[in-house]
Amino acid sequence: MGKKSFTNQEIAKLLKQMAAVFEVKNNNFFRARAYTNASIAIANLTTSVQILWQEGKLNEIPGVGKNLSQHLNELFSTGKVKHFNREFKKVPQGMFSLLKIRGIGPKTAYKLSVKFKLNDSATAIKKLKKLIKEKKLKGIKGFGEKLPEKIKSSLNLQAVSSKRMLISTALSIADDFLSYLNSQKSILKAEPLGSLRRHSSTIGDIDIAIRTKNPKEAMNKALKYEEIGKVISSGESVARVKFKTGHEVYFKLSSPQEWGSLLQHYTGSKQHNILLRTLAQSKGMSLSEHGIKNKRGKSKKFKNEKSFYAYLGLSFIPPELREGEDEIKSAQKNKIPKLVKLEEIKGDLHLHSDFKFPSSHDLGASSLFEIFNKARELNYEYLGFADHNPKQAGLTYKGRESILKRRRKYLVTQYQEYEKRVKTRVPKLLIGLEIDIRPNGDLALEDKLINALDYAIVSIHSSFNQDRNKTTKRILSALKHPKAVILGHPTGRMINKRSSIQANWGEIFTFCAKNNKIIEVNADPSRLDLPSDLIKQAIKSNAKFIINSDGHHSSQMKNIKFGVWTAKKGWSKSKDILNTQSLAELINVLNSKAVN
DNA sequence: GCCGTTTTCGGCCCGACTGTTTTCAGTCG
Repeated sequence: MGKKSFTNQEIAKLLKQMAAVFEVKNNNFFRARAYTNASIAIANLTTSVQILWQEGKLNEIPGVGKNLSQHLNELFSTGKVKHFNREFKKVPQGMFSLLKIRGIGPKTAYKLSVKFKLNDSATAIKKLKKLIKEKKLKGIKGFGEKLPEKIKSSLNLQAVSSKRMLISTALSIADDFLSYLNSQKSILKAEPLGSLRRHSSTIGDIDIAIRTKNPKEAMNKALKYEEIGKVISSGESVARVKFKTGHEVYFKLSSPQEWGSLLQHYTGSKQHNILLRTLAQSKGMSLSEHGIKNKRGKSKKFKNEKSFYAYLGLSFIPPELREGEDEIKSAQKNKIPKLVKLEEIKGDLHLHSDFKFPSSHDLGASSLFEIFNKARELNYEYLGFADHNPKQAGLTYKGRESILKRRRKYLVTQYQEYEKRVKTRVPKLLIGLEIDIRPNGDLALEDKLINALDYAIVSIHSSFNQDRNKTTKRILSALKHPKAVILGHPTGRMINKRSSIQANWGEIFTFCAKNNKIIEVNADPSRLDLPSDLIKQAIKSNAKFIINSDGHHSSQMKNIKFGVWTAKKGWSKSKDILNTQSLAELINVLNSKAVN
């Protein structure tokens, strides 16, 4: 019996392999493409497919229809799909390992694995390396001098990095390159494309658009950037390079006349573009990165994206929403919402202070003055400290009470001191706490001490692997406390490190909406939690959010932008976000006590 | 195998780049 738990990446891989088999064996190109489309959709999905299956929502995945739903059902129920396994047996197993090599697709992988009898996926790559070394690829039809070399260099480059990077990492790499490009005379403007422009939580490759009237010179300059370690490919208008750090960067040149189409095309997502082209097709038009061809084959170019979308009868779709879900249908009906903006954020309620005490988790590192200064820089109207609750072990109730009293005094005294010194535009101070939700749903602090706070953020910091029902009850139980108004980093995920807890989010969102509980969008780039797909779902339940930095250092307060981007990707409007509201409004919500 | 505001049948995104050819196939985004 196979295992019964599958990640999205594992499922995407299975579908990709099926597509490869169909492409080389069954001579069914469109069936192959259907599997490829589903594979891409699943690889980009932030919700676990297995959870969607549990909730009977498999058909909500674009590209997954009746048949694939049945196959996935079989996969989750029995640990395997008989149909898939039958198809896989039609090709040498080594073919699937070769597919991982950049530059080798289904046709080449099949050809090589048949020719050299690469029947074992575990040894196929090793054997291929040996064959290249012994120059045995030369005689094969379609293989000249360069292809073996290309495969060899792909294999050498491959080992470096496989995981997608955090958006914060990608942004800092891109920003350096962009400022280099933007300082070149021949370059009018350079800006990010792809998932970085769509503000995805993780980024694969860094894509850059370059606007120029002199493409030859611009390409020359771009390729001379000192961080470039290797040029993978380069033509007149596009190039792919590898930085010395191992990161792959792709850049694309265009004239000002075609700039709108270029931005649109390479911002993607791929799914979004496929849907756009299907729409264009139904209108007798044809899309490319150069423009739109009408029925009579006449081309129209676009200087900006707005006119491009308008030509297709669509209102402008912000990059954050271009994920190939329902954004095109919304744009057709002129129903794209006005998304929340960074400038609308009026405060941050999840900051950790440097007050020293035996805390259950890590303390903040910056002085309060540094934090107040930063808050003024960000034009905040209010500011809330939510240090972790004092330890349970080794402290008595009296001990905890005394700690929290001293903490309040420290915060208030420092604040008054700062007010005296600075006088103007000093944000209002709120004193909260981030309290652990214990495995049984209790809060890790006595009621009386909780009630003395302005507010409490309640968060899970332990026992992440409880089952779905237990976790759901645990969270709801914690939120029943009148002071527990904010659910901190709800899923507990750490991107690339720890997966989300399993819970019935629909039930939690409904509860929050009904009882004025606020869901945090934690802006720490390694969390981005609540993730955008769940934000989108929660908005449908009328739940409200607060975007917090969770800063343990004043320099992290500016991370709030990552939270805003995540909220945007979840289709949030400013009225969905509590900390776009005035202090009076905020306090009103923090003090509302009704729990049914 | 998926999908639907001309369709539940009959279509299925488009172009750049590379390497091998000499007009095209494969791969990628």
